[in-house]
Amino acid sequence: MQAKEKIAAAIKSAVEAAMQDGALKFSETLPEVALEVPPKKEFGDFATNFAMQSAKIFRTSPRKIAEEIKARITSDLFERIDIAGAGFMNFYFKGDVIYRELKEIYDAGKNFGHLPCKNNVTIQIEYVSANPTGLLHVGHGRGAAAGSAIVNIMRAAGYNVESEYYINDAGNQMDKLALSVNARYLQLHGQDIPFPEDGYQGADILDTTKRIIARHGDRYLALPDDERLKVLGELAYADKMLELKDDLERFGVHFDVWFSERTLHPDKINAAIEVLKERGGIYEQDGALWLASTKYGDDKDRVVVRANGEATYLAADIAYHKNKFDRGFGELINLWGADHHGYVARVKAAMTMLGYDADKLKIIFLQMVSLFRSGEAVKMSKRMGTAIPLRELMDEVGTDAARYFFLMRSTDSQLDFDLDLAKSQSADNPVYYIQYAHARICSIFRQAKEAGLSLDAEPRLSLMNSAAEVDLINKIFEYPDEIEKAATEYAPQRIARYVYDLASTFSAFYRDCRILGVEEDLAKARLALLKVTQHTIQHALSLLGVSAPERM
RNA sequence: GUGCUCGUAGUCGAGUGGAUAAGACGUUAGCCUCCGGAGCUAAAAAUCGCGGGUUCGACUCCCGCCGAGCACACCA
Repeated sequence: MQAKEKIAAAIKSAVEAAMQDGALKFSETLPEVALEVPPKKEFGDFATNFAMQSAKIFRTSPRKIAEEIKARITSDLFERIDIAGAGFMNFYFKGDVIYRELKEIYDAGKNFGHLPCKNNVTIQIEYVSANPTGLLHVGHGRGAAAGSAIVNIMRAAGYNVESEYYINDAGNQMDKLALSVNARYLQLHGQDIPFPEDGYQGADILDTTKRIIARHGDRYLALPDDERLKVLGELAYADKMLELKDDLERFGVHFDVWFSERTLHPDKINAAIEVLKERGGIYEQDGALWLASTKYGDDKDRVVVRANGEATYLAADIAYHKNKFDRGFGELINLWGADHHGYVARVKAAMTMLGYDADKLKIIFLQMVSLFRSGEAVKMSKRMGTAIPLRELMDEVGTDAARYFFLMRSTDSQLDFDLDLAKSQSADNPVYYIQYAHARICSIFRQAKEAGLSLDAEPRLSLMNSAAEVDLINKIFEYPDEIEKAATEYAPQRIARYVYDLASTFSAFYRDCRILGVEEDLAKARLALLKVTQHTIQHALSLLGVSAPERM
């Protein structure tokens, strides 16, 4: 809604006028003019607490400031401006303003929801980044849903965003994968050898091995152990990556960049350690190289190169984040499982020591997901014997419900995922409720078409003045602001809640306001509002990666 | 033990220092000759974990306590 910017501009010029007159004197930077939709309709269409916020700076009472501003506002948008409470300014639009705004949205068509470009900097978001040693589980699913939704939302809000998956394809876990597949490979060929103690037990490893045998048969049996391990390890890695990309594809998640940890070994890691050494961030003790991360807020110093000469995972991660900073992003966002929170201090300390602005690195934590079926916690996959794979969840409740349920709660609260509710086709299930509202709108358009009623380029929108109509119009107006907030707060749950509220507001409109069978001008005006509502639901659901079916 | 995150009606939960603390489930009372009832309307229900502090104003910020989850490797 453009009205918000217009009001803010009107207030700012009034403040400037007041300062030129000497009515208000400032000594510091003024606060931003924050406009909000008031909690009650009696408080106007928009309100600001600017007078209260700036009271200290002007050394004047909030109500006095509000009076001075009000006297100097020259905009023709308002029927009246009230000063209320401790110094709120409440703005009431002239009668036709909401219809002018609605017309702008109607004319924008499917572009409504695309906010203007913010700037030229690119923000990088790295998420999921699960090891390619097993199936994605539901915890990864939450990260995948949140990350992709945040990318979509930030793009809609006008940011340049690049998404990235960091593949941990070096290190112990890859050796474990090779050992596990090697053992299965030999076992499937009839050899009675023990499975590695800390190997990957999951059924998916057996599947991977079977796929390898289907393609390559027994040709690796004769190889010496170390060579067979190497070959099978690479084949297993490739197989796991395909599996992982399949799941993500099915879940509606796309990455711009796939970054391999291997490309950091050993040159980029050594280079990063060299720079840290030069800057005095590294010391040697007990034969290992330590990062002096306690200098910058970590609890203890951390090993980056072990006594045996191998770099630690942290060393690779430092080189990786150095690389990300060097690529020139304006901001780096990482989505991590909450179990990694202890890791932030050491990475940020390393970035500070390398001379980067660690505040540009933002970590969003995803709290744990618990699945519930019939009120009981579901901990293990029967088939896998491990955490529940994302693909089993998609099989059971579908992609739309899985994504919506992951996104409807704030990322930093633990999520209890009710499988029965996600599957239920009733109004209790929010995703069905929203999709149902959309399908119903589509149905009305189909019937309107049969009745010979079509959209008008210049509908008489001001005919819509009942409470249900005005409520729906105002709900639509909130959308750009919700996108903006969801983007700056990395909060996809705002969009999930908004689109639910929109569907609910539409349902009330639907009950009170018929389209078919009313006078033609009114029918066309309502049809226009319905079109805007339909676009908004579609747009909001697309940000969440949830489909908007035309029939259900 | 230390650190991080979280404590909001019976339950789940929204709430970037502002006006009477959203919404949903459940409960209670209503609404189907009606564009998809997979729906709608109303009512009851909260000392915002406890105690201090900062502020004109605190669910929101700070300190202490209590409770829950997670993490505390020369693993990744």
